[in-house]
Amino acid sequence: MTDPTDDQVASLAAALDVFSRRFKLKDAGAGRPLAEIDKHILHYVEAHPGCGPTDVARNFGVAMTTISSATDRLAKRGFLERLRPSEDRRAVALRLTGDGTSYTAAQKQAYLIMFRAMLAPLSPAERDTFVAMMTKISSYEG
Amino acid sequence: MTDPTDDQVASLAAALDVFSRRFKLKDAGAGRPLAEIDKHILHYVEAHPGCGPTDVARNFGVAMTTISSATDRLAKRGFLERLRPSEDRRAVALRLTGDGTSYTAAQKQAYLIMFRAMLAPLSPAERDTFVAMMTKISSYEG
DNA sequence: GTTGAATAATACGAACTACGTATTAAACTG
DNA sequence: CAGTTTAATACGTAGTTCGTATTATTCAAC
Repeated sequence: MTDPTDDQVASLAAALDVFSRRFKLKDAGAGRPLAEIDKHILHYVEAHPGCGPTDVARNFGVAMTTISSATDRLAKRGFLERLRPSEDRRAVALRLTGDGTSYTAAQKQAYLIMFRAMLAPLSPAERDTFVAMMTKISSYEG
Repeated sequence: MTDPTDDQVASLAAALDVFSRRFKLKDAGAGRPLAEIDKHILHYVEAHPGCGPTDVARNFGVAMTTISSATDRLAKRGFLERLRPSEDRRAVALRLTGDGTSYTAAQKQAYLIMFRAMLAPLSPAERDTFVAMMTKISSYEG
C-alpha cells in the first residue's frame, strides 16, 4: 500500500486540530472537577468491579501510589468504596458507590451526546462509512 | 436530517475509546516533559510571534497568572524569550528561541508521523473520504 | 511451625502546576 | 496632573504525581 500523501496528512492535521478543540467534554458532576485519572479510574472500576489498585495502576501505566492517592480522593468524595475481602486481607477491592455510578453514567451520557454531535453533519450513509473507517483505524494491527 | 442511530453512536464510542488510547503522543524533547499548556503555548507563540501573555491566556481560557508562570518555565528552559517592546513598555512580546523552534518542530513532526499511522490502514481512496469527513465534522456550524 | 522473602497497599515528603490576591509599572483620560 | 485602567509579575495556597519508607499479610523453605 502506498503512503498517505502530504496533502492528506496536512488536511487531517488541520481537521483534528479543530476537532480536538471542539469536542471537549465538561465535567459531569457538581463540585470541584475530578482529575483526568480519577475519571478513568471510575470507568475502569465500573467495568472491573472488585479490582484492586494494582490492576488499575498497571492498566493506566502510572505509579501505584498515584492510584492510592486517587482512590483516596474518590473514596472521600463518596464515589468509590474500598472493601477488604476476607480471601486476601492485604488487598482492597474497589467498587463504585451509588454516587460513583451516577457520576460515570452522567459522563457516559455526555460522551454519547458528543458522539451524536460528531455524526450529525454527515448523511446517514456517510455515518456508516465514517464509523467503519474509525473502527478500521482503531483495530488495525500494524 | 435524521439522527444518528444508537448502533452508530455505540460503534463510534468503542472506536474512539481505542483510538484515543492508541494515538497518544510522547514528549518531543529530552529532560523533564513539558506540561500540556506549555506545549500549546509554544505552538501558539510560533504562530503568533510577538504576542503577549494576555493574548495567550484569552486564547486558551486560562488565568493570566498561569500563563505568566508557564512562560517563566519556558523562558528558564530556554524555549521562549520575553522582549520588552519600546512601543508599550508594560507589555512583553513572546518569541521562540532556537531551542524552542526545534522543540516545536520535533513535536509537529511527531504529529505528522502519528497522522500517517492513522491513515495507513485505509486505502488511498478511503483516505480522501476519511479526511473529507473529518473536515466536514470539524467545520460544521451546527 | 517459624523465619525470611515477596506482595498489596498506604503514609509521608519533595517537586511541580494552576490560580487568586496583591503589587509594580506604564499608559490612558479628563 | 491625579485617577483609572491595563500588562505583567510576585507570592501564597491548594492540589496532583510519584519516589521512598513503612505496615500488614501471604507464600516458601527448611
